[in-house]
Amino acid sequence: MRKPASKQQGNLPRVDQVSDETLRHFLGYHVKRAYNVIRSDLQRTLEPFGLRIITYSALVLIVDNPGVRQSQLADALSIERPNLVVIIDELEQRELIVRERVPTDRRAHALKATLAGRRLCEKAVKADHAHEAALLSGLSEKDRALIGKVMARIERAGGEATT
Amino acid sequence: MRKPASKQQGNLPRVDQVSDETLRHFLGYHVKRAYNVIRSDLQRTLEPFGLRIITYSALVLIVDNPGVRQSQLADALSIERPNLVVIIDELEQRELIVRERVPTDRRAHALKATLAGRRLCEKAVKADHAHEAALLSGLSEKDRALIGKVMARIERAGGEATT
DNA sequence: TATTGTTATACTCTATAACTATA
DNA sequence: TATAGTTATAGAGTATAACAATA
Repeated sequence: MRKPASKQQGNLPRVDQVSDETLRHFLGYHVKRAYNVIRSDLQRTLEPFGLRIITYSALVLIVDNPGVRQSQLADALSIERPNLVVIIDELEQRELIVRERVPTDRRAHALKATLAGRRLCEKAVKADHAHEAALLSGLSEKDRALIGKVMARIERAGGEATT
Repeated sequence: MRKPASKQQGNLPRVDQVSDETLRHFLGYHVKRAYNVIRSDLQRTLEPFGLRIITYSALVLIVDNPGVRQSQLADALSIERPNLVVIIDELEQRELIVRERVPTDRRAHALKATLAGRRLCEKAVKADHAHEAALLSGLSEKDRALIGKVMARIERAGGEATT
């Protein structure tokens, strides 16, 4: 599939294939590319459920933590509180979750999944699992275990400004 | 550092610590978090050089591929051609690269790094390398070598829409 | 007619300041 | 005064359409 080699011309040789030689030596390069693949695959996987990655993640956390407040959820998702509002709006309008007033602190909203929300969540989690299994199908058990270990290691080693 | 346990109240138990139990089972969750750490660390690393990750990546590719055209570079960086223009503008204004006319195809620009560009690139690559070494300091040589292989495997296993 | 670089534009994500209602 | 949720807004990053010059 390579193009035919071009003639050299003065000091402006034509580039037929861009080499990423230097960048390929960096882990960040590969992790970014791998994450892009995982992300776009997951987006496709969640599309039939009408979920984006961020709404999916929020829904999972609400299902697992009934009564969680928005500020706690924003922290857990590593997003700013203002940006969570529209995500919660979206889930609430689809009647997957409800905002309940907390009697002991009327400033706060306690988030809870509806039955429909829990059902959709369960299906989406299963689809997510299947999609990941497909991505990892070529890897040995040992290699799969290694990924988790390395990712956790990088996370701990990193600085604070994570976002 | 845990908050004191709260009293249960009806069907609205207060959540003291948000559990990411379900999400933690997914590779995507960890890869995303690891990539966020790598990215923000790299941003800090490149800041003293006045480079962003995207301008850094572009500069490295131009240094490694003298004479590369903008459309090729956009492909290699997985960005759209219009978005590359401002990046090239930035590097050119700082006199790290030049746009040269290609005599055989007067539509195209051949990109070449200046001496200053090559020197800055070399320093930035060294800093990048040091920053990664720090992130991976807790890992064995064997594990480090494996990780590139595993990431590449995920990349190949994924669908097409990568961006 | 097709392609290179460019402009304009729009849409998503993310980040910050400031408001309201409560505490 | 401080905090939870909200609004408005601004900045990145990313995507598409359309144009001029050239092939």
